[in-house]
Amino acid sequence: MRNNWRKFASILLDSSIKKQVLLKEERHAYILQRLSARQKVLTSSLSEELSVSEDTIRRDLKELADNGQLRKVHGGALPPSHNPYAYRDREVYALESKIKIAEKARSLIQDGQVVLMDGGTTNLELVKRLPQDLHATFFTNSLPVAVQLSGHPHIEVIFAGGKLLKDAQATIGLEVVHLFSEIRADICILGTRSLHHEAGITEINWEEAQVKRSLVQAAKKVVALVISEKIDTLQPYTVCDIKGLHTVVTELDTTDEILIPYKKRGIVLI
Amino acid sequence: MRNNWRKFASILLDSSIKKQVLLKEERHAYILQRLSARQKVLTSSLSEELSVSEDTIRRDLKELADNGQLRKVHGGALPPSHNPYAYRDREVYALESKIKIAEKARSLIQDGQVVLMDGGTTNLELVKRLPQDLHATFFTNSLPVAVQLSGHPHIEVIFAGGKLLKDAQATIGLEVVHLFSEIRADICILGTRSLHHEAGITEINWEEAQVKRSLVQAAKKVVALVISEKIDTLQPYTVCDIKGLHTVVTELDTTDEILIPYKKRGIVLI
DNA sequence: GAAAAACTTGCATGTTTTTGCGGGAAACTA
DNA sequence: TAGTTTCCCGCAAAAACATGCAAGTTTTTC
Repeated sequence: MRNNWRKFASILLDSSIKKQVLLKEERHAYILQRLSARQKVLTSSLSEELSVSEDTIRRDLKELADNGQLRKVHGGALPPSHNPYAYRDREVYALESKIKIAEKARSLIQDGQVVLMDGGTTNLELVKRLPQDLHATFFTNSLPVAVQLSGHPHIEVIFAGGKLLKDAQATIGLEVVHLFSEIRADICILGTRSLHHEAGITEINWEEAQVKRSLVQAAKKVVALVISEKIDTLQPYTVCDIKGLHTVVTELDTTDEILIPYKKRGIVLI
Repeated sequence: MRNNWRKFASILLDSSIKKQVLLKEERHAYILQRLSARQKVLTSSLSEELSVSEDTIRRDLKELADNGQLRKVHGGALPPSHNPYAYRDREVYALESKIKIAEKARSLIQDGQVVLMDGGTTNLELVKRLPQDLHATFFTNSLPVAVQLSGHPHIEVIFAGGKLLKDAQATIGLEVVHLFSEIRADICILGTRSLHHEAGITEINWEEAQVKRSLVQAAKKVVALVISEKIDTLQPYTVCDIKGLHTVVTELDTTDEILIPYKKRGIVLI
């Protein structure tokens, strides 16, 4: 008899490990996230990833399409044609590399941290991929980053106000610099236009450089996300000295030749 | 009999908890805690964990949902509408009316003006329809409004920084209020949730009300965009006294009966 | 302190939603 | 054009749901 109890209790215990039952809404969220990250989804892959039949996926896609959240095509789905956010509509240059970088950089952000983040498509890809259960506080001056973060349940977002630089969809100016001068963050993640093994991070726009400099100064740890083709290029205005740089994330293997000078300077490569 | 096993098993499991029967309130607390920890709860799991029937769990979930503390879905429940796409993909309620209002309100904004604008779908519709050759300066605390405006060639945008209220996709807090306290604008355009011919504009969220109040105080002229069904409704927090209101834009004909009290008070109707 | 009222819970009932599958239509590919 | 893949439609089983009701519990009231 006692054995039976044990058995029953163990069944109950097992239930805490529960097989992964996804609610319909969760599947929908997953699909949308996947779509936003990869720009396309396949019925077949989704069926495997979510362990449901293709018919179910089709029904999901249909529902989402009816809702205007994606565009259904033969074999899968694409982002909605009329996207209210112009920034996203633009084809992202070197998206594959940026996705790779974003995936690598995910692990840098941990629970409870205060994170500074500027704009740029690489950062946006990273933000799209932050785990749903991450608890953190983000400071940013980028509109698209803020929009994306506003969808996360446990991330507090502080937006740095100021004059809006339209091309970058980010704020600049004294107000922004002032805000960052008042905080002390754990980590600062920079979408980087130019990285050089002697000059560090440089920028082409003086005002943006100004703002990024204030971000750098407010953080204990500075991380540069940069695609390889921008390594060892130079721009007029310095954002962050090479000595102030803590980590560099690229899409390359960390043993790649071009990264050697950085390794020599003690910079963490990912 | 089967039930007895269950009870017993649950005692084994919850050896730390003395009572085998949880009060309703306790169950509710447990459910909410579980939800916040895992981002989802399943009716079936909860039934096991709490050793009550699924019917009871359903009733609990329904109650919590009615209370706005979670979102009930088939199979369980999810956190209250935190999905990133809620704001932009949600079918805009009463869109037809809002478009009508936006079309009417276009003429209020003129070249060279400094305009204050808060969030809301009506304002967003207006912003979408601003003439391409308009030159103006906009102050806003709404993310979607700023994004939309950033696509406009001749409008300068100043974004009010602060803590981001995710549901509204707008910033709130002292910083925002402070910014608006320092400027003097020509016109302030409010997306309005409630308008009353005696109380004026009122809001349901205290922090949002606070921000809107600062907008009102910074402008020479206050315009309310409001769909007719929100006329003569009331919310707890006052944004703008009826005397401080200059213009009201609705989708109705200006001779409509419901607007008479406003006309009598000398408010401009459009 | 006892009767009445209100509340809570589990179960039986019938209904709705979700899901996978078969088969034929449609769309792609070569 | 032929052949494969993907889609769509209807069906059926399983799961989840709403509802009414009865039994038990708690609270109120006098």
